[in-house]
Amino acid sequence: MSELTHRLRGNLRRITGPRQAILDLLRQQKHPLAIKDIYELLPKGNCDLATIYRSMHLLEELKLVERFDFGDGIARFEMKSADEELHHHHHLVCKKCSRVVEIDECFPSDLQDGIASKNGFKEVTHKLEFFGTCPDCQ
Amino acid sequence: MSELTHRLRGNLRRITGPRQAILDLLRQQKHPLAIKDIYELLPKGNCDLATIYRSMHLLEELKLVERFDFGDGIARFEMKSADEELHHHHHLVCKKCSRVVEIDECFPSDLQDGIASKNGFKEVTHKLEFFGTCPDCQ
DNA sequence: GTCTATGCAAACACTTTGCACGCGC
DNA sequence: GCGCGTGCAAAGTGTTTGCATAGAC
Repeated sequence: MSELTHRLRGNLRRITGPRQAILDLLRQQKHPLAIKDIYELLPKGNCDLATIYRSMHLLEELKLVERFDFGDGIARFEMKSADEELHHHHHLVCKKCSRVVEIDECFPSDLQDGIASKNGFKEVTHKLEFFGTCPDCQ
Repeated sequence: MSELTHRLRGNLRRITGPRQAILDLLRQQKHPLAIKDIYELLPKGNCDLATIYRSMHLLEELKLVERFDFGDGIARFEMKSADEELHHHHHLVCKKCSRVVEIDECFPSDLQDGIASKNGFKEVTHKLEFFGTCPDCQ
């Protein structure tokens, strides 16, 4: 909460009901939520879809949430902890039931650094998600 | 060409002008093409957008092309070589000019196998793309 | 001739935007 | 009270689908 206050104030933005509600909701989640999920989980009719889209852009910019893409054209969001390094992670998604498991393994940074320098790129990041068939769906 | 013929016939599908034209076009490309790119590069008005979408689904199913997702909500496609293992690769995309570089490095398979078995998942694959700032845009 | 593939247009799903009003500060 | 944020509705964008016709075999 104070983190929200701090980052919003620091950017001359306002602390509003919808923004707090969205962050409160995300804070309770262990897995990424799609915009529609957020819309449906919020107290009914309490927040317009457009407002959620706008809020997610803002929160993403302020690095309070992170956007994930599971290849189905639907943006999903997760809270970002204060310690970004610690929190950086990927997902393993079931191709059949869409169940999500958090994955701590990451692309080796020495390999990534090599890719960056070999091609002359700077500030290289990666998007990495795993897909498979979960135990229940096999 | 014979590969196309073979896979189409083997699946009781027909060899048509648009399908050949799309594959011919993709074969000349070094980087993934978006549907709109394909539409614009094909001899003008020679093929409907809907046909391209349908063709890409078919070709993807027949494993003649591979779909990539650079996180901008636009599907991109690349020819798949006969030797899939050899051809499997990822991309490094410039965040500013969208320039694309092919990357041979891949997520270590032993790590991936560990992730699969640790979580009880089968047939695990991954989607991995790199983003950064290219030399020209720095 | 049969049955798939195509073109066209309409429908979809997700997301963005314009505008007047409401509300945080 | 000023100016950002919201709700509502309309518009955008990428993609899919229904249907009659064209074309591969």
